[in-house]
Order: sequence, then structure tokens, then C-alpha cells
Amino acid sequence: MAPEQQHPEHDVFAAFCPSRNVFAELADKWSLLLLLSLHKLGEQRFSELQRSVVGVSRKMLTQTLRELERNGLVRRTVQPETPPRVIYGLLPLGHSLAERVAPVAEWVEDHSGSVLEARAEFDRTRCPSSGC
Amino acid sequence: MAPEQQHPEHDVFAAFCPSRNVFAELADKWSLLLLLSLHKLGEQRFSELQRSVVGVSRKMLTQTLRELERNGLVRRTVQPETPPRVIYGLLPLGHSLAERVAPVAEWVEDHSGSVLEARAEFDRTRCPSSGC
DNA sequence: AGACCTGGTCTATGTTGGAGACCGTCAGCT
DNA sequence: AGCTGACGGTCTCCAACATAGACCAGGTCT
Repeated sequence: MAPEQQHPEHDVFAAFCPSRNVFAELADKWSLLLLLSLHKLGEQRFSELQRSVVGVSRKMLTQTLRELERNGLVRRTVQPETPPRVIYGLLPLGHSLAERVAPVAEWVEDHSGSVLEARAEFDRTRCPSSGC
Repeated sequence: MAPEQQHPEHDVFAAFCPSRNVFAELADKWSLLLLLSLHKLGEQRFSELQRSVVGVSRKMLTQTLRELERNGLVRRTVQPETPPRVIYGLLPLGHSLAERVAPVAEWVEDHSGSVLEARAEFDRTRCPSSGC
């Protein structure tokens, strides 16, 4: 009866809703960048991904790709050649999500200038000179 | 001359681009949920936000709101009554971002079922019974 | 008087992320 | 023959971060 328990199924604002759980796992720097890279550049090998998403460590790359695979967004295929060739690509579910995430990344690229200005203004009025 | 240095201005995939910096600060569970809540429910006080975004601690609430304020997305107004009333609301920049983020949250709410199924399938085929 | 609400801050503790070493197999170079 | 590098990871260590909870001053309600 309590109002905060009325979200029977799907509500990212409810702490114990499965949607929140999924949201929390995806709302992360590396997950989103990997989705975007696979969406923009298509299928890539492990080392290609590491080069396209600059700055990701091998550990986080492995770990994040495993999560995306487990969540049904990414497919991992091993071609048993030598050297082994491991291809990562988006599944349909992953594509549909990446399409919603792309506008956010575009927004950031278009408005990062404004954000930087706001930061400078904030720091100027709140942290005069260096001693913040 | 190196191809990976050709992104002079705005590229979330480049490690040292300001866009990446902004992206990394925003691509976070609490930042996105706060933006969404302020977008959906409008202006809210500190304690209202804590209730609407279930599960956020006071520390992360303060810290994340400060970041959003510094980035020019959120306005913080103190009404010096007793008890003090602190109102948080989106600035135009914040609204324009929240409009891009909302479809992502909707996607999660609509597809969390599929994600959960994928997880179950993954765990079933990769971690037979309990001993993952 | 005692409990609670306001908007926070501070501290202890547990989880996480990043840096770098290591692995075996193979190709290319010298 | 040996050295180097790429491949796709795994492992360990340490610093950074998130969470839980106590604490605060001022005011209201009972």
C-alpha cells in the first residue's frame, strides 16, 4: 500500500526493481563506450576494441564485455585460428540500446564546450584563484 | 599525423578529449538518475530527491548534485527560511541532456525482461547449477 | 522533554578500478 | 638461433571510490 511499492514491474527509480539493476550495470563509462564503438564501427576484435575505446585497460575490457555478453547485448565468437581471433559484435538487443545511447554521446560532443565554460565559471566564483 | 590524433575537438572515444572527460562524469548511475528525476518530477528539495531516487546515500546525493551544478546542468537555490529550504532544478542545458537520456531509461524499463532472460540463459549454459 | 525534520559533513569499512606483470602460441626479423 | 611483437586474456597489488552510519545545529511537533 505504501506509494513507493506501487511500481510493480519496471521503474529505474525503485532500488530493488530489476530495471534499476540493469540500469546500474549499463550506466557506466566503459559499458556505454563499448556499445557505442561496436555500434559505430561494427564488429571488432578484442585488441581493436582496446584501440578504438582509448584508455580502457585489458581488465576492464574483458570484464565489461563479459557483462554485455551476459546481458544479451553482445555476441562473442572465437575463431580457433592461430593466433586466435575473437570477434565481438552487437546483437539486435544491443543495437536497439546503442541507438538510444548515441544521441547522448552526440549531446556530450556538441555541448562539452558549454559544460567546460560552466565549470570555469563555477570554479571562478566559488574557488577564487587556486585555494579551492 | 597519426590517425588517432585527428580528433581535434570532440570525440568521446579519445582519452584526453574534454568530451570524454564530460562523458565520464555523466555516464554514472546517480548522475543519470538525478537528471531523470529532476526532468520527470521537476524541481525538488534535497530530501525529496533522496526519496525519489531510492537508494542514494546523502553523501553521493550531495556530491553528485555539486558535480551537476558545476557542469551547468542543475541550479541550486537556498531559501533562507527555517528550516532552510534548498531547491534543485534543471537548467536549460540539463533539460536538453535529460531529453536524450530519457529514451535510454525507457529502453531499460521496456527491455529489462529480455536482459534478465539473457542472464539466466548465460548462467545456465556457462555456470551449470551453483558452482559458477 | 523527547522525537523528528531540515541539509548537510565526517569517518570507518568494503568494493572497485587502474597499472603492470605474466602466460603460451605464433609470425617476422636478424 | 634468438629476440621482438601481436594475440586474448588472467593475476596481483595498491589507490581511489562508494556505502553505511554517526554526528551537527536549528527549529517544529507532541
